[in-house]
Parts: sequence; C-alpha cells; structure tokens
Amino acid sequence: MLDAAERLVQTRGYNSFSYADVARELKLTKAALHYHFATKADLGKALLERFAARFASALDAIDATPANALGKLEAYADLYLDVLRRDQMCLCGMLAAEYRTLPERMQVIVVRFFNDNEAWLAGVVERGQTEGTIDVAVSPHDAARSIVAAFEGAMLIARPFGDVAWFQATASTVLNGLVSAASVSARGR
Amino acid sequence: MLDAAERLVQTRGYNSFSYADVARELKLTKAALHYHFATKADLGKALLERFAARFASALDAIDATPANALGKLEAYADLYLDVLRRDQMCLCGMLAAEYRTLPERMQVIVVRFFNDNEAWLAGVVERGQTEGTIDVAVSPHDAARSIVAAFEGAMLIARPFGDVAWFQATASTVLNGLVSAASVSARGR
DNA sequence: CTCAACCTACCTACTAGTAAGTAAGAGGTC
DNA sequence: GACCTCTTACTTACTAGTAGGTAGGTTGAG
Repeated sequence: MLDAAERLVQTRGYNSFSYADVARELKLTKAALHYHFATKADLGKALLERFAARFASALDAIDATPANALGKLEAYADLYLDVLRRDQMCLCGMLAAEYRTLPERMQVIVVRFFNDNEAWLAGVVERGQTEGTIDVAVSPHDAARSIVAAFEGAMLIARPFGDVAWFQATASTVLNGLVSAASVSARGR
Repeated sequence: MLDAAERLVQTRGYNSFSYADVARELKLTKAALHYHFATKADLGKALLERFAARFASALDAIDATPANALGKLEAYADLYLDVLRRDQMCLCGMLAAEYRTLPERMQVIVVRFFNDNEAWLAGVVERGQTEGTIDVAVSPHDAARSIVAAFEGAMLIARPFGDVAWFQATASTVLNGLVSAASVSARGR
C-alpha cells in the first residue's frame, strides 16, 4: 500500500491522488485502506517517514563507500537519477511544491528532510576540501544549499521535458563547478 | 479573476484550487467565473499565457538595461525573489511539479517556458563570456540549465523554510560561481 | 432592444471518511 | 477434538462535502 501510494504521490502529487486510486491499484476497497491508515494525513506521514528513513540509509551507504568526496556527490546525484528514471519526482520535492496545502505534521518532516540533506552535503563538501578534491569559494554550507537546490530544480524541470539527460547534464555541470583544479587531471570514477 | 487564480495556483497549486475558491475571493458565484472561462483548463491556459508573456517582457526589460551580463543575471534572480517574497512559487515551477496531471495544452506552455528561459540565459552567459565578466568552464547552454535548475529548486525549498534569505544565499552562490576572476575586483551593484 | 455580466438552482462525479458486518484464523480452555 | 473468544483484514453500503460544469433567468448600461 505504501509502495502504491508513494508512486502515486511522486508522479501526481499528494493532492492529486486519492484513496480510490490506491484501492484500484491494489484491487481493494477504500475502506480497507482506511483500516490501515485512518486518514490521508496518516498515510502521508507514514509515506514521508519511510522515505526519509530510506534516504538516510542511502546516505549512510554512500558514507560507507571508499569513494572520495566528489564520488560521493556523484553517488548522491544517482539517488535522484534513479527516481527520475521512473518518471517520478523526489517525494519531498513534490511535497515542497504542495507545502501550503499539507497537514502540519507532514510539513515538519519535509523541512527536516531538506535540513538533513543540507547537513549531509555540507559534511561531504567539507571533507572534500580538506581532502583536496573539492575547491569552492563559498562555505560548505552554501555549497550544500546550491547542490540541493540545483538537483531538486533539475529534477523538477527534467520531468516535463521527459529527458533524463537534462538532469544528468545539469547535475554534472554543478558538480564540475566544485572540482578543484588540482584534482581535475586525477579524476577517476 | 486572473490575478486571484494566479495567486491561488502559485501558493496552492493547480489541482488544489477550485472555482469556488476564486469565487469566494471575488465575491462572485462559480457560474460567473464559468462565463469568463468555460473550463478550468481554459483558465489555466490563460493564466500560463499571461504569465509567460509578462515574464518575456520582464526579460526584455532586463535586456534593455545597461547592466553587464552578471548584472542581468542578478536582475533575473530578482524576478524570482519578487515572487518568493509573496510566499509564492514560480507558476511554471509549480505546474512542473503537477505536470503529469495537467491538461495537454497547459503542458506544452510549461515546457516552452523553460526552453525560453534556458535560451535567454544562454544568450546572457554567452555575452558575458565575450564581455569578460563571466567565466565558466561549460557551454553557455549548460550554464543556463544549471541556473534555471538552481533558481527553481532554491525557490521550491526556500518556501517551506519560509526563508527568503535561503533563496538569496543560494542564488548568489550560483552566480558567484560564474564570475570570472578578472571581474571580481571590478564588481559593482 | 441588446447584450455583457452576472445569479439561482441545479447536476453528476468524486472526495475523505464511517458504520456495521464478515470470513478466516489464532489461542486458549474444558 | 470441540467449543469459545478475540483479532486481522477485509467487505458493502453509506455519509457530508466539494469538484467542475450547466441551463435558464435577471439586471443594468449603452
């Protein structure tokens, strides 16, 4: 049920899917769904919590990787890419657009998601600077913000274009902007 | 009526506003609105066309300005900023999120909007390069894409944070990344 | 008299959500 | 092993409210 609902939200949006849609997909009745999640807000919250947890463990998995900072940012971009390939929007990106119409308990999770992303990215950028693979004039914090913004925006725009390459090109443009001159010749991946 | 509907779409989304909402704001009946725009898709299309035309003339106004390329990009960022200050999302950014649920005739306008933006930005970046104020490793085309993506994404994320400064910081981080070393000392504005 | 700009009153379809009932099974007890 | 109770996971049938949309009548200014 969470899978079906998530897919619907990530393609259509929270306000544009209904219990009836989910019920149709699962060949159940709406009432059966209300048994599991009493209200739509409950379902939405569960969806968000699962998504955030899964995303967090994906970030942990990247952290556990031996890749350098730049490689980790590329792996981060791949997270977005996987979603986009299914013609879906990042769950939190979608909900950010609908933010003003969301139940409060969902709003706080969306904000926390972006905060956590920012913090993780800032950490990676910082390590990249000490490591020497990343060279950027601004603070890791600011760099992190521009990465999330660019990735979310690229995803938002690539989808109407129906063009995954649009995202890929933009993501690598952004990441290349962070590469230190020293590491350009040595870039692996 | 277009003003009221536009405000509603830019804060709540196309699927989360109704004729009843607009009617309430204007103190009219739904039927009166249907007189002016027979269907919601008609209204949406009119909204988009007006928005695109207004945006295009805003770009023309920037072109007519004596500012250098970088100054024009900053003026472009201010366009976004003005919308965000009213706690609204870029109309096309909002509709990009809802893209899959939009009537076809609206979809094509959204895509065209992003294409036009990209083309305009690429032109500015290119002139900036010959002018010497902008120095970026990638093509003007790619730079343009990353600017739209970053701005739309920054807007999307800044809104849940309720923090206009979030956008401002991210926008200037992105634009500073384009500044040529030669022009850094000479920067005005 | 005309006609643009409304209004009243309505329709159908769908929304989230609920009340009441049920088939299938688990667990315990005599 | 048969009976009883309780739970899980549903169903059918419904509610009140809202969605977009329409038919036909009213009003007021040119």
